[in-house]
Amino acid sequence: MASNGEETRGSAPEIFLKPYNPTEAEPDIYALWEKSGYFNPDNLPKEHQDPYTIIMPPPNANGSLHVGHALFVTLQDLLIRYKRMRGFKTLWLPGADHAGFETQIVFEKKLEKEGRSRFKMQREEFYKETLAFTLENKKFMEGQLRQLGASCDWSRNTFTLDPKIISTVYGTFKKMYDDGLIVRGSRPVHWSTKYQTSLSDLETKTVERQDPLYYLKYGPFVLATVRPETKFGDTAVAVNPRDERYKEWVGKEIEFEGLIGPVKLKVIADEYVDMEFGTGVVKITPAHDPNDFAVAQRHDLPIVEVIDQFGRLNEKCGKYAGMKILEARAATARDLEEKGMLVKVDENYTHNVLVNYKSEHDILEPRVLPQWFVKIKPLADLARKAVEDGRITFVSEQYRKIYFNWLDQLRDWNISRQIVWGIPIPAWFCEYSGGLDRLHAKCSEPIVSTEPVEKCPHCGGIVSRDPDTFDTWFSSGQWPFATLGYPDSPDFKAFYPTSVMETGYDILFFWVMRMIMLGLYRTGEVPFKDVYLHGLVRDAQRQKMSKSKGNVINPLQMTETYGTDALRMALLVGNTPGMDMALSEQKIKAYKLFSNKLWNVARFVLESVNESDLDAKMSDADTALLDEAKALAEDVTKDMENYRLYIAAEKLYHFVWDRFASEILEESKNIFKDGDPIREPSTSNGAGAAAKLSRARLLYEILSLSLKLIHPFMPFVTEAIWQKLPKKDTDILMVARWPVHENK
RNA sequence: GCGCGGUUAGCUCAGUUGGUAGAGCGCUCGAUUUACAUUCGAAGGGUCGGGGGUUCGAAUCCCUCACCGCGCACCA
Repeated sequence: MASNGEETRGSAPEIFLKPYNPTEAEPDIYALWEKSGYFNPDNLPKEHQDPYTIIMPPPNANGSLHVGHALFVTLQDLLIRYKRMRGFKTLWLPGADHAGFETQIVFEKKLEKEGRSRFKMQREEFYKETLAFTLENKKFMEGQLRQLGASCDWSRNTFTLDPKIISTVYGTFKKMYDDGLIVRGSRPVHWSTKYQTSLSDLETKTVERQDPLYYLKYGPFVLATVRPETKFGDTAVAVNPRDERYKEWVGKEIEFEGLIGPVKLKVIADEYVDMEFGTGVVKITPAHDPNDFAVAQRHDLPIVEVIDQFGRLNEKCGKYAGMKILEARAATARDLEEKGMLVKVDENYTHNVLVNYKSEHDILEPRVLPQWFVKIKPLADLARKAVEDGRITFVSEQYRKIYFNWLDQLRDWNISRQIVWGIPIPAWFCEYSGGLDRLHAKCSEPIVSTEPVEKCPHCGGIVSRDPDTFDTWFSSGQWPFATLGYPDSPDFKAFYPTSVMETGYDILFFWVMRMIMLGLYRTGEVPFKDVYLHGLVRDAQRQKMSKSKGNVINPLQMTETYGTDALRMALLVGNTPGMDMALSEQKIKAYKLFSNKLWNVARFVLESVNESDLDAKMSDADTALLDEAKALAEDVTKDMENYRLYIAAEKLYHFVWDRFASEILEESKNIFKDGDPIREPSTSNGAGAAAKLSRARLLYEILSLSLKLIHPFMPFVTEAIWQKLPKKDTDILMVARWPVHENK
């Protein structure tokens, strides 16, 4: 200890004797916040008037949180904490998604491992088990969200299967049906023979495959096809109307001996046929090809189904009945060759096939089935307009264009799923719709109702409920207004439209676009004003993370090793909106050093400062330094307002480390060391003592300012330090006032 | 085929309204045992993908080409 009075300086709290240990500190800090009640906007001090709302994209409750979840938690928590400190009435509404089809796949895999199958289970039994599985995951996940520091309002936590959500979804479905926006119709859908359900256009992926292209003799023609096994479902042969080679045949019928008997097919002309491809002749199989279906509609052709729901040829296929698709393909090809009807085979033909987006091995079979479809055009028009006129803004401009481009190409949306795990569709069918329609024409109409239907309203006959469930995205597309209790809840009035939708660009079409369409349709208002889309988190070499590559970064493990703050900073710095980012453990480690730096800065400052110093008069030089810090605050505020979050994070990092710690603090050591007694300014060279007091105050002011600015980025360590400050404007840093006040 | 990005230091990326090229990590050299399970200082490293244009001035705006990536749609 120095002998000149220095021993009286400072009183660093005991905790500062140890290095900062995030793992130890974080749970207590989170408990402190949660206990304060300030996650709930209703508990915030009265001056928090203007609403600021983020609806959390509900994570799928079918697994653990991955680094993508950590990213959205970090970004949204950052925005919420910032706005909360700026005095907004902030609501961040958390939730969990039952995630229909995706969860069912996960759960079915689990059953498979146990040697069980959903097809051997009762519907209710399967539902009950899936629900238990989901709720368990949900609980686990909520703990993980807390671990990441999410300052969301748990009192408003919502599950996608909550009664209030289902009721809203039913209301929307009914309204859409009454408005003619929902139709029941037999149209081509993508059928998964593996999972026994149809999927929407979006839930598909194309993969390139190499398959033989068979050139078959069809009477006078030769035509090319990849699928000879579907020939039993042919209802025409088509050529291009401008094709001189086949002109004479158009409108006529061809007859020839097929594999299972005589075949008679009409020859039609349609622009769909590409003269350059193959021989310029196409067989039309409306039941098993969406393009052929469209042709059939134009030419009024019959639709003959020859493949069943399990991917087997049906009774119309003679001796091939019961064979699986590939089996039948080989068999028909062989038999055609034997009969001299196979002209040649192009073995190296590559084309794209549609597969299940969750499982590449699940090739989707086009089938024509009665399903519920959403007429997309009127909704797409609403959605387009809202972005065109600026009611909705994309933070990264490029997505605006992608969004428009996509809206232009939209097709009607199949929302029926033949799975158990989901919200049942509130529709009933009259059992007599088939037989007695002469008496009751209206009986053939579906009955859509938000309440259970006991009997047919037209004939009083027996009704059966549609066994299908909704596409999850149909209900999650209503999430913003459904969670806020549209239309009567005070929450809806207080917090809708929400401020920003922050989510991954990979679900722009699945989710964001549907929320815009359905939100506008149901409430007449946009569901959110800004759309902030983040990219994928990749590994240090920009590879996609995957279990098989072994390059997955587990966010929860990272928070345990380096602290949540370190993970958060690593996810923020250098992360441009809309772009993929690279993340490495090393980067996280680097920000662990930063939280340590901040801790030690605080330690030094608190050891150098007495509470009584904090009213000291500051010298001009020190005032200038404080002004510099204030200028930084202004700068960072601008960045925050413009969603330049990555820049704000970096600026704070540099200020604290390079300017505050490396320069101002180092320089202060000299000031404090000049031998002038600090506590007795009158006895000695008063100027030196005054300089010390001024400097002490300065350090404290900059520390306090820095903590406020950094808090939204690194909430835990800043709060931990704040709790040790001798003098502060609020007990809890989370609700301290942001140091820049001017009106935006 | 239609659409959208990207190309800047060894690696990963910033670069706001056009004004002398930046960060992190890594590498090299030196200092220090401290508020810092270290830290501090210094150095090196880039014809900003190629070409053309606008401008007093272009990584930035325009045109064009090349390569990489993504989305959508596809010919049986």
